[in-house]
Amino acid sequence: MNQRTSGSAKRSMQVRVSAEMRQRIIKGDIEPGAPLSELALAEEFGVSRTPVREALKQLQTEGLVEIRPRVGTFVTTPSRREITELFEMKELLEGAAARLLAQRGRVTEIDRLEGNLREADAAVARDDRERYAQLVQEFHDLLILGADNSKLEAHYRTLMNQLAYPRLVNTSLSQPGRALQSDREHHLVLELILEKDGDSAERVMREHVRASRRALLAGLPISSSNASIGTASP
Amino acid sequence: MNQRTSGSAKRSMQVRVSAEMRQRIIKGDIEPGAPLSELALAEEFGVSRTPVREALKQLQTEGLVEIRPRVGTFVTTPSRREITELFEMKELLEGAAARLLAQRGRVTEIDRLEGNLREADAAVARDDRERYAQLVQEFHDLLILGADNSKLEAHYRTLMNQLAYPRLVNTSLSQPGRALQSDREHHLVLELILEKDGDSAERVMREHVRASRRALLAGLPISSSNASIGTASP
DNA sequence: GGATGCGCTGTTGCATGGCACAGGACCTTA
DNA sequence: TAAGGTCCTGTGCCATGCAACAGCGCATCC
Repeated sequence: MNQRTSGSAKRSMQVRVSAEMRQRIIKGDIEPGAPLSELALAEEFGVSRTPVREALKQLQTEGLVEIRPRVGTFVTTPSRREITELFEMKELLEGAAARLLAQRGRVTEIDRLEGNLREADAAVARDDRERYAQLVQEFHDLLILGADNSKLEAHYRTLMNQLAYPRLVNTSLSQPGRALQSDREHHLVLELILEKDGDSAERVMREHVRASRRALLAGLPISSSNASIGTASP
Repeated sequence: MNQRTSGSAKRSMQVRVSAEMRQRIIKGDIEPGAPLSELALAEEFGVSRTPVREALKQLQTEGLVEIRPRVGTFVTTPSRREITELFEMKELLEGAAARLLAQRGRVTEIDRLEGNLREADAAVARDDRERYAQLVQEFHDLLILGADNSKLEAHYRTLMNQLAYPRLVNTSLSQPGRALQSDREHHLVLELILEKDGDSAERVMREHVRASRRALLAGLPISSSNASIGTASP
């Protein structure tokens, strides 16, 4: 066989290709708008064009790439408006997750959220931005998992993929004082969840998402719609 | 063989196949759990297996079919739990749409909603269930469109597809008195939207969705969990 | 009689080649 | 010079053939 990269030789080629490309797009290794040639990808992964095609097709329905018939495949570049819409959905889903989690009572995710906040406090105290960014992501993740609704989780994941969120979090937290305030808001949300006050938890969570969105957009260049978003890379 | 190209001959085969299969599954022409052979579909549509494969792959990411590697492709059979989750999402999205529409003020969708309710009143008055079912679907559709958020609309559509909603609406409305009550709830929601009371509109809309869900499940056979294909043991 | 191993058949996974179309460079012409 | 047409190249689209695996019936063995 071909030079099997890593050990994941068991899963089908197509799954490997789509997973790899998804990660690259989300992490920003590939510029938005960049063209993706089937042939080039096939050669790079050491497979034929068929599995590459199927992988790209899947990424298209996930909203990560755009296939222009007979022209080419390109990484999607969300417009300013689409970003607004995506954040509106994020607010919606995370708010709902907070409500649902509050209704469930004490479950394991709650314990993990408490642990997460303890670590986050420490990270903020020593101004460790990188670690805090990780913990923020984990906090929101635990919230979604705690909602115990697989459909909500699935929609949330595709949403976050379209936002290419990992690239954005750092920008948001680079605003002065944002980390501390964000941490406080997380505490408040968890508190309300513990009190089983679903309505308030949802409301506060939505406000939190709006606040983080403002902080994020404030840190972005005023790019006229399309200029790629802060591609400061390793 | 493929003389069927009625007008849409221009679009790629794969799009045609996926669109056709999607409709069949949603409308219930194909039983949940039924196997879909690539070869059989290819012959039926007069194309090769390749575009059929890509179409099925896309339907998989939409959650309509399940591809078991080296075994076959089957129409998804949502479990009781998944149906609950889907309705939870429906409640969420439609409630949010009502809120967003209320915030937008008087837009064209509002006029169309008023027209819809006038027709619905007439349909209820003459006990025309079929027409009323159409109008209900249109009402919810207009609500989503009125939210003016393309991402919300996209997620809503895949959601409804997974529910195979057209099959269900009739069941729901067959409950005695349900049509009249449903019509009243629609009026109340639109009233609150006109008053620009987003909070109340969302709340009432969510209650409406819950009510319709109850009416629906009451009309369903108490299927013994999941009587279908030879689903392997737990 | 019951358990086990073997091979057959049907299905999807992948590779390869021909084809049609979009877009741009280039040449021709007024 | 500027406008128009033509050819060329790159790309995705589809057809076809081979290979690998899952499931299952059947013969075999204990």
